[in-house]
Amino acid sequence: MTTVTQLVFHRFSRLGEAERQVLSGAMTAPQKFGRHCELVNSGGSLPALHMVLSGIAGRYDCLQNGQRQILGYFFPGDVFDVRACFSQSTDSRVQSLTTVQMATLRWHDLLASAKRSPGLVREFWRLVAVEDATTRQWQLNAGRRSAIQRLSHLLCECFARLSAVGLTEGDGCLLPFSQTDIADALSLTPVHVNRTLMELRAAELATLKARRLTILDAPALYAVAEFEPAYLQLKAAPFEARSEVTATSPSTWRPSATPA
Amino acid sequence: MTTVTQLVFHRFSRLGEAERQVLSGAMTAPQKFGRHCELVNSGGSLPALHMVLSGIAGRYDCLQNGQRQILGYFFPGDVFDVRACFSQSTDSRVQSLTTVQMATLRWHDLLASAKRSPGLVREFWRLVAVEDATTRQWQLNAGRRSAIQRLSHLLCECFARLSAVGLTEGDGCLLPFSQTDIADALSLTPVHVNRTLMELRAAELATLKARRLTILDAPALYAVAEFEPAYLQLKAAPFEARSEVTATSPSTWRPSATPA
DNA sequence: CGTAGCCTTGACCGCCCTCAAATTATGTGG
DNA sequence: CCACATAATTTGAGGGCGGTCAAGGCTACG
Repeated sequence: MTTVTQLVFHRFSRLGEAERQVLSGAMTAPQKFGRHCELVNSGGSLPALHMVLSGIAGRYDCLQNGQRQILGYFFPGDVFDVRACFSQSTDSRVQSLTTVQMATLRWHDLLASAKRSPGLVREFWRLVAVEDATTRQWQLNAGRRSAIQRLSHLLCECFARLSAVGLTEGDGCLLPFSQTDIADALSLTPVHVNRTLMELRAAELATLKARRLTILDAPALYAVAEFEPAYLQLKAAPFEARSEVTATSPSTWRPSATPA
Repeated sequence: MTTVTQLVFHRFSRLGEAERQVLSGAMTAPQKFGRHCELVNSGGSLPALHMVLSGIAGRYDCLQNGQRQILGYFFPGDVFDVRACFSQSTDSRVQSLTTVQMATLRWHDLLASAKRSPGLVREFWRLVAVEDATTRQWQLNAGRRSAIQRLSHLLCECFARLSAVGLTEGDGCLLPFSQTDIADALSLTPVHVNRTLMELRAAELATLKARRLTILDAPALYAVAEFEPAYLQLKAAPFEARSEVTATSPSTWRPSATPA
């Protein structure tokens, strides 16, 4: 449970203590899922938000021949399906890519306190805006960039997002999904992702090995990717944020540390 | 001005007369734009929605080398920037692809009447959901489908969306953007779009010539594209909708008929 | 220790890109 | 209404990035 509090702190540091309490109060206890579980059963009952607490999830859709396209990742601290609470429509699915702990936010609890907590409402809208901006970056990425640029951009983004919730250590972080999960996000084949990872390694830009990402040359990697972290609306640049974050809270837990 | 009324009728046919009046009342007079104009000057003053009345616009973003990626089209009746009114962020731009007439919806007028017109609010959320679903389709399209599938899917979508606002005639419609505009939406080169159009023509699936799209074999085209129009939330399938629409309103105007 | 999934590597191929030029619309001023 | 300039479409030849297929090695987990 301290993990949840830490996440709320990291991701919702713009909020005051009172509003963070409202948020915590609306959250259910964490649920645990294995890999490749459907996280949002679309026959769902009440509208609800979902927050990833540990592990990585992905929104995805499939073609008729079974090919999967991952439309977005969700890291710890990410809230998804904000919009589904307004529009009811769920035409895409969310899957756990690793073991995942997830909490549900009772929509009606949040609505009830919306008047008293305008900052909370604003914060959720900000998260939606970030998700949309990220989607646009992914469209740009898959559409117009080469394999090495796509991969570089994705790794930059992953590192930056994880650093925002205190899950990086120095120039590295855990990134425990498979190369197939990367391929389906970048619209490449797993084979080519593998080759491109080697290329990044050879160029001494970054390594991804044994589920651990290490940024070897951030400026060069950013340049290759044309990565401009502004769309993520982080409070600090990834590398500064990292040191600040580790100072204020020891990283006593990590994604998918102890599955069910 | 009758054009605006017709659009409100077609696109907002789920609304009652009173709510359509509210919508009309919040709209400014149409503004006219030439081709390739920026439609949303991000230094904008008050938050506002925008509705395309005639012509076609596109949300886009560019790489550093100048390559353009079109992230979505906006046809007559489409409302965009709903979300910007909540989250303030405008990190993508919208451009007219043809001559365009556009009206602005005063956000504060809509907010003021939100309580009295819950159906209107619901309708806007539905439009947002459709836009999101369409974005996901485009991600699938660009990421995992071949050139001929992408193009087929895009043409199916364009035809369906135009039929929903009464801008198709039989199995054809005006589609007055350039092959470059298609290429930038599909993440292809204009040259290859051209070749793929010929391929569609040779297969007798569809033709796009002199700014006019003609669907020659809808079932076969749907099959190639794996097009499932459900995500557009139309009230009727494109070809049925077409006949109903032309019955209730003679198509006395078309996109970019008489520019400024 | 066995098995299944993931990663790695190689050889080959094809879809789409690139570059270039010809041809055809589109639009503008005389 | 025509001459001209500009943009868009069309066509060709050639090349490369990433896909496909296949096999072998590694790791995790029971």
